[in-house]
Amino acid sequence: MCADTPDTTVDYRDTVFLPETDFQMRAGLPAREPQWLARWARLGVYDQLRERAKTEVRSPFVLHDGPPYANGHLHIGHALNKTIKDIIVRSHQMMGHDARYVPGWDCHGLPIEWKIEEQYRAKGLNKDDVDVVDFRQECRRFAEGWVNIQREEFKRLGITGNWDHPYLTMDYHAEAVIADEFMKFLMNGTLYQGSKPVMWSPVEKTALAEAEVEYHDHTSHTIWVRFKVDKASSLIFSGPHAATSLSEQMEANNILKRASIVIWTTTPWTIPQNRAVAYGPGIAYGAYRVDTVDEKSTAVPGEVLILADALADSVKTAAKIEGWTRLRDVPVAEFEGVILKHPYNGLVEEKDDDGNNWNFDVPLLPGDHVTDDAGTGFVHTAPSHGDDDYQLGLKFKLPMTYNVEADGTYRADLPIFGGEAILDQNGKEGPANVSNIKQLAYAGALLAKGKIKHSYPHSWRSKAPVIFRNTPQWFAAIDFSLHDGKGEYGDTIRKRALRSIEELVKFTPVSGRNRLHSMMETRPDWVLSRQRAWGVPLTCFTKKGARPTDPDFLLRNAEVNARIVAAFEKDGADVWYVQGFKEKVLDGIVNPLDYEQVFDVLDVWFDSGSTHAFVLRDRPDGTPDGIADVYMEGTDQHRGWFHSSMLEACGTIGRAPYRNVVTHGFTLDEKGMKMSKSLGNTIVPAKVIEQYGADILRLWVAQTDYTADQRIGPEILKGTADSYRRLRNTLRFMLGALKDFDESERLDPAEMPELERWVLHRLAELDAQVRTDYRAFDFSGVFQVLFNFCTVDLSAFWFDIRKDALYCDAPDSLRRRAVRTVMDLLFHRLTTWLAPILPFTMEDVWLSRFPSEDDSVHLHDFTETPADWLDAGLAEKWAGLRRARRVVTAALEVQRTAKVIGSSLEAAPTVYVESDDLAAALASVDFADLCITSDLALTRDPAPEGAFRLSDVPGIAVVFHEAEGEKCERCWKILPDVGTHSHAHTCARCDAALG
RNA sequence: GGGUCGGUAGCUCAGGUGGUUAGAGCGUACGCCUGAUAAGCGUAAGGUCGAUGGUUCGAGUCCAUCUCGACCCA
Repeated sequence: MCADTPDTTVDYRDTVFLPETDFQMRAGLPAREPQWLARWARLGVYDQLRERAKTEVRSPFVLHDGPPYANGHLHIGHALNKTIKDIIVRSHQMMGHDARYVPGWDCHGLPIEWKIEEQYRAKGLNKDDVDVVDFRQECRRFAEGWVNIQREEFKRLGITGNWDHPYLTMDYHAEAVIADEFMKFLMNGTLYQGSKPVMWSPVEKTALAEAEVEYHDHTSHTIWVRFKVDKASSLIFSGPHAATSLSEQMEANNILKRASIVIWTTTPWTIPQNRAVAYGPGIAYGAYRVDTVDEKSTAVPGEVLILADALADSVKTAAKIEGWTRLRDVPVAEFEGVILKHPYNGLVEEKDDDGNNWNFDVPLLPGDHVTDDAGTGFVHTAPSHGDDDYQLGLKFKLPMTYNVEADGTYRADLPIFGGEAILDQNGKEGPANVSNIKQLAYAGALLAKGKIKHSYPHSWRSKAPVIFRNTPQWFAAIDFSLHDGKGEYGDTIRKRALRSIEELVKFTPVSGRNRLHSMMETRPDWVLSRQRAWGVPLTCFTKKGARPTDPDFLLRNAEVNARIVAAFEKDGADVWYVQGFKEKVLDGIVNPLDYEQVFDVLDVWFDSGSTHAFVLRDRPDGTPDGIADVYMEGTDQHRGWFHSSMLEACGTIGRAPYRNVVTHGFTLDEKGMKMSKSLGNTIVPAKVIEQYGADILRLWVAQTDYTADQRIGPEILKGTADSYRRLRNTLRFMLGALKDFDESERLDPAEMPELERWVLHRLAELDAQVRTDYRAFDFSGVFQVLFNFCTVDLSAFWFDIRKDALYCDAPDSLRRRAVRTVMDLLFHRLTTWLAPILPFTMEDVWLSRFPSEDDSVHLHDFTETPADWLDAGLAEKWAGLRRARRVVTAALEVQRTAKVIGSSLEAAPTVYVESDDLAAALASVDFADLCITSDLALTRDPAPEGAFRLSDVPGIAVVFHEAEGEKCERCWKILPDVGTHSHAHTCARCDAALG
């Protein structure tokens, strides 16, 4: 507007109450978030809330932290995990609980041990030459370092909690409790020593974890071996495959009885340990009679071989058989009860029970792991040297063998092969394989042999091949009937776990229940021991000379246990490794010379499975009953922390240590693919924080359905930032509109226009919805509903309509006061509802309105919302009004496109309404205001031909008219009375407002 | 290879017990406004509901198979 034409235009801009705020449109989160963190630290927000719970009635709500591993910088999974937890904790706090959160770290275990070993190797040191206690202390310092780094990284995400006093599984108290918990298993009878094949490096004479193994090509011997049928059952006389005549039946029976079952293996050295042969219940087998053979073949014309049909040809080639006859099908039913002879049967005459001969029965057993992809369809089974073999052994109670020593040689007293090496000390092949091949040939069992190049496990350290070797291990028996007085949910660990899952735990998402249940149903005993250095030792002693099955094999003495716990409390678990400790704790109770101290270390899952004891039970900020309200982790933890915590607690307190299990999925890239450095599709939290700020990352968490796998990438983050900006502007508008809001303006809802009462109705609806969703841990629901409210109900509707009242009404007008009152009520709710998701931004918003040195939005609860704000009748009426409004705005759009009008204030349409009800509703409000037109006429007359209609809004038509009159220079409405008032170019309302 | 979970517009999500033209917001395009202005408003376009087959009068929704992806296990 030009200032030099005062006659025609007056600049009323300064008389209009435009929104005013210092709240920046641009958030500048990366730079400003650290300032709020510093503020919260200065105010001690977390501690203030704890103090408050001492004087206010606030029921405790405890999300118990699943400890991340204290190693490495945070990745997106950590960020997701902790953010979900934080939103849960903050929302429950603001819903009136005392929501405590003690972050934790998992500190023991292999990966840290490796790092320290690596450092040793770099210095040319050998781990075995270093004192165990020194080594453990190095590990401790390493873990400490990462705890401190990760703590800062977590705090930067805005995660609130007791960061000054987290729990560490390596705290002395934690180590004492873990040992104490372990000794409960010792005392209640579930602990036993058994054995199990593990990956074993003969070069390093140590067990290896899967992660310590790398796969390289390796050339192995490959042999096809006959197992003669010793006894076949007579079951073949019945069933669908029964032969038709007696002679046929006898012939059929004879075929099997004089046949050989053929196995294939790449580890000839395991043959002496064979205890069974497995077949596949779903595989088609046939009997093949050898007719003609190559001169170099070891197959014998006339002999009958049983093979999987799919693999028969490959065996025929390998065995250099030129011609054979397939006699008939061999249905798997015939394998039932079949006993084979070990190929070395008869080689050694002596009979004793220690397996010093091979004159035992070798059963033919069904195994689901058997395939017909490779081999013969029969799997040679040595329970001590393979996992499938071991599982089959457990199922059918096959005896374990102890033929292989730590250095990879056969035990010296093994007949024929005693002392021979499988792998020598350099990792090269020893004589064992060839010896076995020779013996098999000698025994007439070798059908064929060859070499094969395949992928084979090697030690990551020595690069030497590894073997599966049976090793003594400690187990917790989960089907052992307990008499510990904690049998409310069952007498065994498994029963207690299953009933906990069925009755005591709520799962989010619900699919978690079945997942955990089926794992618990089928899982074997818990292997507690690891042959490692960095962990809590299995604090127990075994009687020298006793067998594991003897009743006095384990020392079970409460006083000894108490001494151990006391020593651990004082100096940590390291004392176990100090010379003379055994003597110290056993002194005066038993003769230390009679006992062997166990130096295995507990599975780290036992550590983290015990957190409920040393955190929830023992800490003042734990829970009253030692049970957590929530355990929240990734779905992979069904096999991990949820699982081990359940087992551990069922053994010690008789039930699950949690009431809710919440799980999140995995974070994938934008296309739903796994993130990997090589693909270059990784998103690192630190980068997101640097570019957008932690609140954007948190908003991404809130808007995704975290219970399933989620996606993140540049485009998605950009979208999230867009949403954030929209939300931020909505809040900014509110701040501007509420400028200088004074309590004296406040109006009772009864005095408000319907539109404002409708907003209150929406707030009451949202209040219920938001609380329900937060209680269900459903933040995407919260976000969705609030975001839509902000855009659809506020920005595009209420704000847009009420700008006129806010800007132009007199400050004391009831309408303006009503708007500002509702705006204030809205402000309190929206900011607190969003605070758990966007803690930084809501603090920014809150302080912008209520500047303060010591206040914080996070010290407030969700504002109570009066139930009588709900008004279903009003809501229904206003849904109708908005439908009618849509017809008007659409009608105006036609004129806008035709360039007849620009602003909607240039219009004064006539609205033709067919029903009395709707006409009455429209008449009862200022419909022109709702449509943001300068005027509007309502009529019950029939609509003229060509009136504008919307197909989905029947009964209403609109005819466009331009607004009559002159534009009010203050409110920009076009009204007939403009120019007739004391203030030039104003309407009546503005003239009055100007005074 | 086995088990489990998932695949709805470019993005993020809704779609009890199967029932008419599959919804929302964001983004995009176009237009308007220029007193929320690196904002605001309006209108519109966008989906063979992973694929195929089946049950049914009728399927995004039930069944089977397949496919893609993820996790756990081997």
